[in-house]
Amino acid sequence: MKTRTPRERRQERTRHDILTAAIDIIAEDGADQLSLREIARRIDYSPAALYRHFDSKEAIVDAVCNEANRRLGDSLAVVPETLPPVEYLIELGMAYLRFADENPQHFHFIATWQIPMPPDVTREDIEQAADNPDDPFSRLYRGIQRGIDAGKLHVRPGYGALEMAFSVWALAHGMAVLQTQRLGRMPIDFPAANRQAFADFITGMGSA
Amino acid sequence: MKTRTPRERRQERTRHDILTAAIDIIAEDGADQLSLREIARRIDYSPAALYRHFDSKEAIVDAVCNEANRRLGDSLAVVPETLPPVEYLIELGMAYLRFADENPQHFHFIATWQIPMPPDVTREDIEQAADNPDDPFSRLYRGIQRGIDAGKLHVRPGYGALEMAFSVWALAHGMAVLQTQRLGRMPIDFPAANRQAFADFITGMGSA
DNA sequence: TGTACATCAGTGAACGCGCGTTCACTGATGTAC
DNA sequence: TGTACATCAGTGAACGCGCGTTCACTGATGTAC
Repeated sequence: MKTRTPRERRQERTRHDILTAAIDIIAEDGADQLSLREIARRIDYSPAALYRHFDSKEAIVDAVCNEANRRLGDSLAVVPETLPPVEYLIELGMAYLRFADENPQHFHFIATWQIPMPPDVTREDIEQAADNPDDPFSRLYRGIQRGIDAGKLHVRPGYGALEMAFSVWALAHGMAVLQTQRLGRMPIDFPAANRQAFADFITGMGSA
Repeated sequence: MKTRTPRERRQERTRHDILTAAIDIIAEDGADQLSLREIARRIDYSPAALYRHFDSKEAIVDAVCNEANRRLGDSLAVVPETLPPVEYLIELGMAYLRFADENPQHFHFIATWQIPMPPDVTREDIEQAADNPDDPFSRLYRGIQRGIDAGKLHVRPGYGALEMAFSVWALAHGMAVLQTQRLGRMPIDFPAANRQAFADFITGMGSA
């Protein structure tokens, strides 16, 4: 195993600074304010310097997307997979909302640029990819499967695990969007109401 | 009642052309491509001409938001309020999805700029505003109220009509976002699956 | 260890671009008599 | 109805701006002998 040279360590640190600055900009000013020049200003480099680390603005955006996805994965990882399936799904949804609440602009970035879901795939691809322990969607998909296996969610013709996973994601995502826009501006206790809604939804999927 | 002069009619027509062009741009190229200059190009005017009709780009964006909201209202209006409450709510959700499906970029514009919901209000404001027959959110709110009155939706502590309305809107909105991004790229029959999800959700709200 | 050379992260100036907005103007449409 | 004047929708050129990207460069860090 090769130990990193000082040059490589510096390179890594700068790369990290660039992404951190990008994420800060998104968090503070919104995703549409993200520009190479603003990143350069924040880390006190010339704009051209960024091209030593990334090929283009697009490459930076991609890297930030991956980072955001990783953070979302971390937020979801705190929910123990040992919970009974119904509780697990509710807590998973709440963890998604907490992520959106604590990283609102960051969530907005994910929501705007790339919903963390499989892109363009077949049913088999998804089932195989569901093994990936950290991928956010896979986590949900496995939770749904456990619920079906435990007899808590009823599969019906044309409405199986994949459809259920999309529906639950839709509910969580919609809640996150509304909550992010309205939190504190509406006379609603969002966490409590959203928890109830998740419970109603998952109950409904079991009793049809 | 004064009849419009030719000048006024021309003024109106140009105003209409500007908004139509703006909506076309959003529909074809996305909300972030909307610019005064592109509008001017489409209607074959000079950019400066737009200032005879709107004070600023912001004023045009506002006008487009209103227009988009009006269109959404029209899409929801096709669902007869005479339907039984549960069916009504399901059909209202499906109408929202149809709107998003048929006007994807337009929906994206609404979703990006301004979710069609009361902004910053008290519970009383909303209940009073719920009389407005055409407002999208009011329509949903009245549907929920009917469901409660008919005993089909169970009010629980901290989870009343307003919370239910937000939850249903969240589900519909999340579905619309996911569907818009994934339609035709995932092995899912979205309309059927979404209808089932609405049914499960509303059933769940009634049986807790 | 000391010296000569190679690497390459970061610089600073410049490019062309599309943007929103302003300004003095023109010329067809509308009005007063 | 005809003429003289007023209105004002639309023009075209220009403004300053921030953007992504390119380029020849410099100078500290790293390497070979």
